[in-house]
Amino acid sequence: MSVTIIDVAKRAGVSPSTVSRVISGHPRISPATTRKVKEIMQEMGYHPNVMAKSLVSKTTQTIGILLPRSAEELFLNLFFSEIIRGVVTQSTRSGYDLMMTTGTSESEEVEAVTRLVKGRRVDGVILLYSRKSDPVIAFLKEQDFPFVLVGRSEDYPDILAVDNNNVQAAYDATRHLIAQGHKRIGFVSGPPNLIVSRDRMIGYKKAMQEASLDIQSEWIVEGEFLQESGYRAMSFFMNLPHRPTALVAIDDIVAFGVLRGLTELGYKVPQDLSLVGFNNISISELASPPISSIDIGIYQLGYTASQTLIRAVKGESIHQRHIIIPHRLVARESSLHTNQE
Amino acid sequence: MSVTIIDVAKRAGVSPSTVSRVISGHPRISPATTRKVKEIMQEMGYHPNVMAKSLVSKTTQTIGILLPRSAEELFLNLFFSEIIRGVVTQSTRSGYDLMMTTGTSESEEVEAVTRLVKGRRVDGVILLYSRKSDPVIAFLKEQDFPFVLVGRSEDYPDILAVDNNNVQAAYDATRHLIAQGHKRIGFVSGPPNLIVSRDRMIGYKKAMQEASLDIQSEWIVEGEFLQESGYRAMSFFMNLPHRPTALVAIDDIVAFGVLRGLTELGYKVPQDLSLVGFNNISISELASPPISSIDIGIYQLGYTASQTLIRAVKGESIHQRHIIIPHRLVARESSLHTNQE
DNA sequence: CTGAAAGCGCTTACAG
DNA sequence: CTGAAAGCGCTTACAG
Repeated sequence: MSVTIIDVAKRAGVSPSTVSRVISGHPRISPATTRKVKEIMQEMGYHPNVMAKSLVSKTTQTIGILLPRSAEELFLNLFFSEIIRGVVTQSTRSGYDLMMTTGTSESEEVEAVTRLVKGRRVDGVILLYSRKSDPVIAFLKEQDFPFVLVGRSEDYPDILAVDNNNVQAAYDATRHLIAQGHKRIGFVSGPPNLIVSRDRMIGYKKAMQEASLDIQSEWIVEGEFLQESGYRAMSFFMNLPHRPTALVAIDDIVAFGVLRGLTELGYKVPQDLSLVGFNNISISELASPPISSIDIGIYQLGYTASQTLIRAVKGESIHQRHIIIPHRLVARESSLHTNQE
Repeated sequence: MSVTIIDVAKRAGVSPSTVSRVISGHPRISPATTRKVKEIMQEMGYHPNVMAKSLVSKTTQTIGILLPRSAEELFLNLFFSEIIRGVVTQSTRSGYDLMMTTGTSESEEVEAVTRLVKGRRVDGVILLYSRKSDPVIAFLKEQDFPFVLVGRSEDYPDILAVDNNNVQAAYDATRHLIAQGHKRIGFVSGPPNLIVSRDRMIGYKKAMQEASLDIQSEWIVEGEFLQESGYRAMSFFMNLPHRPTALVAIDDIVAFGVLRGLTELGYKVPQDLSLVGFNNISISELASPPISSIDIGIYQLGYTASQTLIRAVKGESIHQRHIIIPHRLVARESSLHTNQE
């Protein structure tokens, strides 16, 4: 029903091979036939059947992106929309389509990726998170299938990865609070099985130790990337006899939860408690007071991940297997001691 | 290199046809061979080649989603992540993959969709917006290709669509402000070529007229779905000799821009100006004061759109070609006159 | 209940 | 510079 290469060939009086070569820009085709064939393709409204092409060429011009299983929640956080925006922009620009998949459990995730990979649906995969001992990474590694991880893998140090220097980022956040005169600084972390939680924890501790500051174990709590986690952490901290005067929060949304709780209880930020978060999502700037945040370049992470993956897929040489996207501290009122105190 | 149906057939001592039938659950295959073939597939790690299957079956188990060309900006708004979340959840649940595409101009958009459709990459398409006289819709219609529009089309009233009753929604928002005692109510609209802008404008006017309230033309401004638009509208309004006391804003992000500007200038909300927005994104609740908003069920829009499309693709009967997702007003401090005024 | 054969729409050595 | 032929991995009438 739709027009094929054979229809075009017939009408142009050439063989299907020739039409195929015209399409792929084969060098040894005469300008005359090229012109004629193109004209007829136009005329007949020919469009290549991607499936047929993929079947023989073993290439799909498509990259897959695995959303974390908790995408439902995580999407509430702007992190994912922002990173996808980076990926879709760059992949479209490179002529690749984007396929999204997800699963509600670890085994479903593996299954989803397996379907994409073994079913030859995509040429490469982007993973949007890094957990400890991840079976998806193990699978991809074993299949020797092109993929890039947004984050860092401890088990597979040699894979392609785009990440921030999260140790340094948390270090910078903590240093900033120390520079503001704080000595009792807490840390609201994320899920402990995420590498990013670990890395930021390390940076926090490093800054504290370097400044010879005490780290009370009760100043460190772990939660989710959710407002509620911040809220809970806040009420825990504020009931401490010897509570911190400043907090580093693993994510802006968590920082926001803290801020909200404090406001409800009548505390003032930064006077009663100073705050720094991560990601610099719009909420941070818009909160009152605006929340200081480490901007980790989310869009850039996605854009670069896509770029790296497509290079790998094309077999281009990768100069750097680990790319670090720079971060920067955006200091705002939540962590700046003003003189009208 | 990867194991095919033929490899499995050989090892099982049956024909490829039989293997194929086992896979597709053909009824007239003996339980014995079914068991044996399945065992061997398992053993050999067989996975069907999706491309080959698509090529012959003319079906892809994939739906496409066209991101609006201004996705870059629009993604800043939680609308898109939320709607995609709804789509991806439902499509995954139905066993369909999701393909995303976009273009930077109208012709690129048409081209992107054409590639998906003519290249037989997807079984159906979801359109995330509705403009007046949209060539993408025209193309899909002409091809008689399954698609659903999130929104409303004036040119093609009979297509599958999932939408809010935006006239009613804006009517409700305006009524709410009138009920709070306001008589001078302004409207900050969106791009005039979007149907949603038009519909909400109609609802606003309807409510005003019904209440016999005056509508000054200078109380209506048009802009983008951006904070800056709200900011600009605000400064325009506040410089008016006879300015409105309340505003309906086309989107929460716009309302937020208004709020921010007012706060900067030392005005109080709702005392100096009351506000109602649309979408009920997290920002609205988190602002101070929290912003009243019409919750339009964004996730639901996406979920339902996917559900409807997949039904259409499968040829199931669609009881309703236009599905309306209910909205509800979430009244918050920005529009509620408190007595401590 | 199962097999042989044709075909989906394309690409690509192999010849010439 | 171009064509005939084989083949990518699957499905599906058609027979039996």
